[in-house]
Amino acid sequence: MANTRWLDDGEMAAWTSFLEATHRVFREVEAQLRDEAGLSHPQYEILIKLTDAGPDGLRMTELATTLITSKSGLTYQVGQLEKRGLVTRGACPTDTRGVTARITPAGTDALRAAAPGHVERVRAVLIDLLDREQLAAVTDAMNSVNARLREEN
Amino acid sequence: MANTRWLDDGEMAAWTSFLEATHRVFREVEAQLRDEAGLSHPQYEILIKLTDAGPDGLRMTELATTLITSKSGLTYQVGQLEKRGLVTRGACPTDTRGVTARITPAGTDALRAAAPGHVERVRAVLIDLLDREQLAAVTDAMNSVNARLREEN
DNA sequence: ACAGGATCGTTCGAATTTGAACAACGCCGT
DNA sequence: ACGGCGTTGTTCAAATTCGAACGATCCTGT
Repeated sequence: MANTRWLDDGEMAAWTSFLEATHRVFREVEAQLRDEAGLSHPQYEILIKLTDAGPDGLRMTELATTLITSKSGLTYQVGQLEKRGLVTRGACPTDTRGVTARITPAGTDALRAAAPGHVERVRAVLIDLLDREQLAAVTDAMNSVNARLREEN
Repeated sequence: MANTRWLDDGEMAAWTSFLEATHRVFREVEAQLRDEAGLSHPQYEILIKLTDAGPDGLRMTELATTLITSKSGLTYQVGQLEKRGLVTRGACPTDTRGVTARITPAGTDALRAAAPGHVERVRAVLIDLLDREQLAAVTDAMNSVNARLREEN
């Protein structure tokens, strides 16, 4: 085992500030969605992805992959959304094993109702706190991370 | 209700890249800690904060505040760590209601054992994926967010 | 055609998380 | 001294999370 390359001050500052910010941001965003829209953040993300996917919907595994969540967790949350009539589950045309999730009109309505408050909070806890340069720098850095981590899998 | 200020393309890119990156990063970090150190990320963070706090320890509320977690969640996790002998709970000298958490020698050992693998993974999923400028930019942006959100509370 | 291995989505049990409610205590002005 | 109010930490029920195991299905090479 090679010697550990400990984090220097700058690297540690990056990690700790990232940690604190993510905790704060998600805590706020999740509270807003729960209190004002009755949705959890995972549920909101599912509805967004299914909206983007259009009428063909998405397979469970595709959803789990793009949302970067566990398959079992996704099964649970899609089940919750289906109970409320916001999502439907259907057979996949090309694979007997497959399950295709689609958003329903009620799901679209729920998302439309939730979106303004959500966006407002996202602005309040992140977007509006950064100027254009900072925003671009964050996007650039996060894209670098995502590009690299997507490969690893 | 004023018109919603929707996110433009750049703002949306910032939010979605941030979302994806945080999911990926924490998923990796949590998996590493669980698999290689038998600690959850919240537990690791508690041990770090208690180490930094020194022999006087920290009050539960201070811990919850700096970790940006719920009080009940903290009670649970400190309980888990106490069961394993990594942390002790003691009365607070200046407040009868208070509970002071302190790290034990065993806790220090556990942290020392977990740290190398943790740091390595943090490098692999974030720090080493960014150059100096990106790292500085992330730190700057996250600090802006944290400074503002700390006030709100 | 078919065996072997990979993939799909769900189920299961255990662990964790949250806010609300709660009892106990500190603090303040009068 | 004392009443009112905020704070402290825990408990509770309910919801959520995860990985592992599972049966079912797909796919590949032969």
